[in-house]
Amino acid sequence: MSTREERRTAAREGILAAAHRQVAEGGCASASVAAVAARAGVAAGSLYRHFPSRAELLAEVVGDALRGERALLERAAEGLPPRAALGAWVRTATERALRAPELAHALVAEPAGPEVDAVRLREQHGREAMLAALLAAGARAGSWPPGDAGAQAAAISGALLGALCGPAAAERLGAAPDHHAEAETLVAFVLGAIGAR
Amino acid sequence: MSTREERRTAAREGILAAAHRQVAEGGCASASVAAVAARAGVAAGSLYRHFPSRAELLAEVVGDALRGERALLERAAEGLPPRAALGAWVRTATERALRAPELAHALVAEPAGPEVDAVRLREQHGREAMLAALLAAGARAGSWPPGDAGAQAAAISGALLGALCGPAAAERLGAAPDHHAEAETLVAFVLGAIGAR
DNA sequence: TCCAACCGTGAAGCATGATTCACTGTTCAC
DNA sequence: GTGAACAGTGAATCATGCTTCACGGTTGGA
Repeated sequence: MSTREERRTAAREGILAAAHRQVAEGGCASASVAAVAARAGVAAGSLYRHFPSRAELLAEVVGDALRGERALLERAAEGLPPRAALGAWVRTATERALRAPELAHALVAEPAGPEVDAVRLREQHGREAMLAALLAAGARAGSWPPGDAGAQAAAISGALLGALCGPAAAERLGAAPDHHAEAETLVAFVLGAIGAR
Repeated sequence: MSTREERRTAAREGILAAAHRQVAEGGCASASVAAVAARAGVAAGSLYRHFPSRAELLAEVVGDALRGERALLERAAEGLPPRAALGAWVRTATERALRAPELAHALVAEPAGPEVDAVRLREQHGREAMLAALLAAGARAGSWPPGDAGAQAAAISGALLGALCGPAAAERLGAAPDHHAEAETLVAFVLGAIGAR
């Protein structure tokens, strides 16, 4: 038998999971209170026992997912020499985004209110800082010429966002279902852009 | 005295101009029928004498603006040798976007319904084709190594979109109000990415 | 001058979707 | 065993914003 606290937590997690699935399939816009509640198998009103508003629920979903992605990227680059680390970083990010394009778009680009925006901004800073550290380390090691790591990180981050999560990403994916080739193209693009030859 | 036809056209243009201003300042989302009508100095219902729906009005506003931007880019690169042409293209796109970030975001990224999406897709193809032609010409002239011009154009276009129109663009603009430096950074980034040294 | 078409109006209608709330059944500390 | 707190319900309420429409003033050809 579970305690009241455990059941409460389980219900909350169930709603979070349902909201995550809904966002992954149809974007933030599709994650109406009614849709999420139906998916979680509860009534609309019940959401408000666990979250103060739809906006807070969405922000928690997006934040959890972005933190997960960041951890994945950290693990992918961990322990590798600079060039390989940067390659792994770009490759992982690309393949993750191509594998779940709707989710990628929902997580970083789709407008979803100020609460979600705040979470995104924080995570984006985290991602860019990770990338800037990677770039600085490579420059110190002589893997590529030194440069403004912060600006480069912003440009690379922007490039990946644009290429993977922009409005045309879904279309490009349909036309070129070869995720691996797309990833290698972007790796080469990024290495070229920072002068690694 | 103006004819009935002239007055009708003038009213239509007035509404289009008002909608454009509203989108430029507050994005597509802010361009409600009521807001646009108020700006144009007419009643809400009057919009429907000139446009079948809000979606069609928005699509026309976005289409006109994107066509204008494309013409500007064409003129900026016209007649220059490949490297300078590519530089001018990127520089112009960057400075235009930084000068009006809200408008840039609204024109290419902000969700605004299927009618607007269709217009965007058409224009985006036009932009990428222009860029691909530029890249192919430069490769033929030996300004940089040959490559898949289409894929490179998509990556560059994506990079600019991400760097300039993404969710963080407004913030970056605030932090670094030096449009010129930002533009040169992106020009160098792009030239490096295609291997022009 | 006259009238039929036209244009503009803005309040009402309608659709969508978030949020609230009175009510019910369940649980747990005593 | 009992009752107070709790969790769930779903219909009603509220907010927003697009679209329609019946009305009245204006225009321009006959």
